[in-house]
Amino acid sequence: MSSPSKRKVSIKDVAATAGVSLQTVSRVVNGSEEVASATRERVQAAIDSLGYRRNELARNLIQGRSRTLGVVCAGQDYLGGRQLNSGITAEAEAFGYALLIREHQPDDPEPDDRFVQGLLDRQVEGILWMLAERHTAHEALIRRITETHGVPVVALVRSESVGVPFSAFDNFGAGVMATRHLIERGRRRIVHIAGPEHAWDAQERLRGWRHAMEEAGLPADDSHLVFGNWGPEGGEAGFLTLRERLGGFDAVFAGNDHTALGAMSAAHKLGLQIPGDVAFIGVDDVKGSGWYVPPLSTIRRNRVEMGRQAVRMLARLIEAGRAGQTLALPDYLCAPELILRESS
Amino acid sequence: MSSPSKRKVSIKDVAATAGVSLQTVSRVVNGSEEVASATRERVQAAIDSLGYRRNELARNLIQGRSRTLGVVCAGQDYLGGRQLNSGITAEAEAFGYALLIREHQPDDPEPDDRFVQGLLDRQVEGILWMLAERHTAHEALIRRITETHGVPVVALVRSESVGVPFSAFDNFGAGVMATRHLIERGRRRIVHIAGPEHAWDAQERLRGWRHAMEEAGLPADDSHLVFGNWGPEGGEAGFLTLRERLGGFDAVFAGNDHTALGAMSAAHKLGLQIPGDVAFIGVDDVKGSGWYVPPLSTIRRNRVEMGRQAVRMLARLIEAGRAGQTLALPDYLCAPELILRESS
DNA sequence: CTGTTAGCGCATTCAT
DNA sequence: ATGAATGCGCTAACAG
Repeated sequence: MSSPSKRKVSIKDVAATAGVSLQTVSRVVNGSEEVASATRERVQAAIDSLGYRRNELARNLIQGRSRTLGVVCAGQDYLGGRQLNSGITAEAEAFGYALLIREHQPDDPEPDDRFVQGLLDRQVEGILWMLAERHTAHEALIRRITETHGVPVVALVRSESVGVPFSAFDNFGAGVMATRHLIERGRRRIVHIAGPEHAWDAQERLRGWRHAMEEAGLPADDSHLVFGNWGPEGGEAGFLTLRERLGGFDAVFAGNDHTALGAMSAAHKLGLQIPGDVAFIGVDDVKGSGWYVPPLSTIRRNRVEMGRQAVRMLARLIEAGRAGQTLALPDYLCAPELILRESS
Repeated sequence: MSSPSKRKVSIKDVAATAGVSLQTVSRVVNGSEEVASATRERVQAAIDSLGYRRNELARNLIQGRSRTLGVVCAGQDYLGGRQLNSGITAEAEAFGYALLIREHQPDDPEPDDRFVQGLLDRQVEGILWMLAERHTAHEALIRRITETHGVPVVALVRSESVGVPFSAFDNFGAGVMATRHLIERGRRRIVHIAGPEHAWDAQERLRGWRHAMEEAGLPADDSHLVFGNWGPEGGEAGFLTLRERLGGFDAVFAGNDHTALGAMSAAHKLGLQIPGDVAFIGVDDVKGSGWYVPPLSTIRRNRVEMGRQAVRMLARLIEAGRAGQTLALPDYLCAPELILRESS
């Protein structure tokens, strides 16, 4: 093995071996034009031979900016929860921002100030908020982050009441789209197995279902509705509950694909034909949903684009903040896309 | 709205309002015992009223440590790829480390020095390597990170040749376990639809299959094997290829659950009974696999524990490096767990 | 074009 | 038990 911990080479070392001042090295490193090409080459040679790399920490400190974004996300198994979508990482990369992650585990206490303190202490310039719970504690926390600490926040969940701009999926539109699709297919008794009651996106999809049903003059009262947990268990239980409650129905709009999967499983066990007796549609276009039995119709969202937009918005807010301005940013609403398969 | 960007309060402000020196404030903040309780309270009062929080960036700079770990992971849709598992975040949190993420997108060029430079420039103290490709470029890069830059690396994929300790799933053991299970169930013609050929874990699972087959005196030549892509498409295509090639077989060991899903779909279309005509087993225990048709037997790995172990190992290596020692760390191999369901 | 002076916010000597 | 001086690695503002 070679020497384990060789001292880091600093700008000072480069300056010494190149025989110039620190400042000149700094200029070369930052690509300033105001340096003679002769010295530039000399400095560059020293940099290369010493293997110098500038210490971003020091640079961040003096410039008063960390070039870092905080990401607050759920640590659960929900798709779109724990998963960092590549749009965020790619766009952050492009803006020169690093990403600091803070996960909220399901069994953690509700997020309070201490929860984001670690991000704030590391001087993140902005925060991407990916938690979908409808909890007033969240709203208060977000407000404190933006107002007390002056750190901009962009939400990846639609939640007007929080008062920060968002880049989110049009969950309401998705609910409408899914339900209208079933109606167009001639279905009339369409039930909804929603996500958890306290989740923003679940509520929005539910609203969409109700809207589409009512505009078609079909029943969408609470008897046609049951809440699940985003998982197959909830879908299975919900399906059985609804059967017992209503006797029968001819279509299921499931809050997401996993819920639909569980519900379809229940239908199979009851000997029902899909889509003959009951049609199904989900939301997410989860990996594998095209190979369920039968392949599941679903609503897709462009996560990459949502992520990109969120980072762009945050970057603009940070920029404005540095300039001392307050910016009213338009939200970005990601359009749902219908994926037709055999289940409906 | 309140004032958008109030100047950050520093240790200096606290010292002024409390009427003490910077040093004393520093002591209070760091919980040193050597401070009179009277002054401590005065300082604490100033801290509270001003809302002071220490700037971790400055602290990191002077201490020469960033309290940050780099995470290099795949930006793909593979389960276990993009997903940061909560074991990592939880344990990092416990050690006081922040996580800096660097994703490798499938269409990115092979990782070179520039790929990890961003992490290194931000002075990460260690790197968690989650890329599973068997590429010599990776090995060379990892070696340069540890040797040239003196930054320890722990892999989350078993890959002895790289020469860094790992905390990984026992993919070989999983292959053996899955295959033996099928054999015990009386299956004899057991084919394997593997992951991509260049993936470490795919190769290990394949080896496990071959080992179990040969120890039972069953055929495990290349005609019983086909490579997939970790997705249902690969499973479907692989199943059809094997049918055409062999005529028939009575069990499929799929490289992962999604592959199994695609293969089961192909079997359904051919009118085969599962598990009557063909049994199936996968690996991953993906969300939903318990509701596939039929529910899929699979091998589970404890991701949380793997993550915890990896961070612990890295922390120890960092500690040793600071003390100038070289540490030979035992690897951690996560034991596979058989999940029995109806497909086998 | 280049060097000097200063300081980001904090912790680590050493004094007292 | 407290304070003063020093410096981490770098850049901003000014000189020359």
